[in-house]
Amino acid sequence: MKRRKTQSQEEILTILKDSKSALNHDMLQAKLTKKVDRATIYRILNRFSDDGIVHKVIGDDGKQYFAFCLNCDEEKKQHTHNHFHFKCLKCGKMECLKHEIDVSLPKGYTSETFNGLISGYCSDCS
Amino acid sequence: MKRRKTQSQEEILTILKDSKSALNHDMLQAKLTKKVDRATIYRILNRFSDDGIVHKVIGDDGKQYFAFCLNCDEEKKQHTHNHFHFKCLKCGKMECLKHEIDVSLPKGYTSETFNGLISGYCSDCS
DNA sequence: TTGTTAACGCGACAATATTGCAATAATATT
DNA sequence: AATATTATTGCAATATTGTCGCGTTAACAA
Repeated sequence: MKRRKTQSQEEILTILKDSKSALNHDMLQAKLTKKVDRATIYRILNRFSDDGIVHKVIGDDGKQYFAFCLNCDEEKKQHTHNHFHFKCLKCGKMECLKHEIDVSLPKGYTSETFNGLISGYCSDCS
Repeated sequence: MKRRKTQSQEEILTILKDSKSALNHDMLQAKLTKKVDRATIYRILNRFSDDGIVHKVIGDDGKQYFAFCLNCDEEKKQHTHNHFHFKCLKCGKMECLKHEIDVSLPKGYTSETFNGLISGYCSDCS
């Protein structure tokens, strides 16, 4: 199933690239110049996520956030999700933290993916 | 507003205590001997969470999970959410990890709460 | 035993996300 | 350039998760 290039897709990807914070469906729809159907937006985003182009993160509000992650761009092939995400409690922006972490798990445990969400205040809001 | 002791409440708390993994609404309802309304279950769980008796965690499936956390029991007053949670990709159980972590944030950033979710395989499933 | 009101059950509702299907349009083929 | 193929879209319907209002029930106190 080959991918086709469409305008909606490209604009969404551009928005995600330009935005340093992770976006959910609402935020994306607000930024789009043309009206794109909700289902389409979700399909595009999930396609990106499946292709490893963007991260899908579940916020502490339970919503899906999508972020084009610079880290992952550098090491395209090795698309790992093992990093932190930060969400500002005041301005609400959510971003990837480059900091790599290692966690000591109990004996016999192995980790596949890691998803850390820190809430706090960013430099603009603290 | 004083709390009253009800059977549903006690059974739910017992289930959470006995279960070492975090449970969502579905899993809880399945374990309950008596039929308890969905809204009631959520109200009980959120009450527990407000009172600091259980943790509320958002899973990577976007659902709310609740866990009676041993760590927090020991240091009742200082009910922090700053610890990891682990979810097994095979058996699906979700549990609190005692390991405390410190993360180095970018300059000017301050953290309030921390929510780390690691997916992998537990000792029984690896 | 009686009164107060926290907790409950039921139904309705809100919000998020997915799916089926016909129509559209991007790409390949002739 | 015209046509065929099928990925993608829009729309509507649906699923899922969680909350809220309200009348009723029952836990606890007086």
